[in-house]
Amino acid sequence: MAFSAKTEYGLVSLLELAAIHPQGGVLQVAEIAARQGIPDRYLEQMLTSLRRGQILRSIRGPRGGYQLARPPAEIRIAEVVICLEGEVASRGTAARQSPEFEVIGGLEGRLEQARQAILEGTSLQDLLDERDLRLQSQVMYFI
Amino acid sequence: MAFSAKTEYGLVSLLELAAIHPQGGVLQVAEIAARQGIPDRYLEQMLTSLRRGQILRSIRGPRGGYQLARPPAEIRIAEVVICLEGEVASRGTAARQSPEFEVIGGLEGRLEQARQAILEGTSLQDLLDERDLRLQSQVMYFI
DNA sequence: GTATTTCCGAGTACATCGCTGGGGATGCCG
DNA sequence: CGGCATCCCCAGCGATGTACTCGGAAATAC
Repeated sequence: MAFSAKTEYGLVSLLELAAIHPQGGVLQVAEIAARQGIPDRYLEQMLTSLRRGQILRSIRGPRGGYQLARPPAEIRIAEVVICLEGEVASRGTAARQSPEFEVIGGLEGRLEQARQAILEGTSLQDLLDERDLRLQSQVMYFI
Repeated sequence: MAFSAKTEYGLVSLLELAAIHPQGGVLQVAEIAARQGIPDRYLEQMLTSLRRGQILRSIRGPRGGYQLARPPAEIRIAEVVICLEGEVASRGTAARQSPEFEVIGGLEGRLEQARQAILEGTSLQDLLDERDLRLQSQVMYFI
């Protein structure tokens, strides 16, 4: 898959929180984990990363939980992915210094650029809209 | 990096072979490995994969080696990458069945599609041309 | 003050990656 | 025909990362 489990878990959690954001909604780790079938002690770590990355805010104590730090339209997926993927510093060995390796490096750059363009061009709101659309067409089948 | 070492090594080897393809050129594993600074016993495995994938042909015995099975313009990089990445059967766990996971899956699909489009749209000849351009501009500096 | 929740860091099982090595099959060359 | 060069196949190995699990400390509502 294109994303690690970490990234997927973080993104679905953000979707859950975005869905109730207009009501200033708060959800607890255990609640999200149960709804999505994710191990809760693991999900905890992703939400912590997202809080450190200023994407979530946390409330401690009973009736605590997590909420979005900003409206969904102002959260770009690129930012979220970087936050969750963990900034693997200077990923990979420095490319070998031959014309052939440089050409391959150029191709890799173009791939990375295309990916980044999509992630930059997508906001949490976009994904939320997509989810609502999906939910509506599911409801249609009940009629 | 966007590619594994395996994929990078395979691609630079193909570039070397493509450069001498018009002369029906043959290179030995050890020769490519020495030129590119790659462990030869490891490179052997990549070239074997490429042979199994009908991208290379091999010649055994003294004065043997590897050569392209087809002209560089007829070798798409997508094909090469699939061959080297190893066909990880049904990669990743089946996505969880919730609207949120489905939306994330859709995003992953779009990312994969963009990547595939670039890899399909690039031939070995394209990369070779890029290398030659790079080589020429290097020569310019000697004047 | 107690129950609830987040916070922090460590530990673990498993897989994958990059690489090494041993021998076997094939085929040229003298 | 013997010897050597080269590819062929498969097995193993250390380091790293991934997907969790766990123990307990800090904050806070009631």
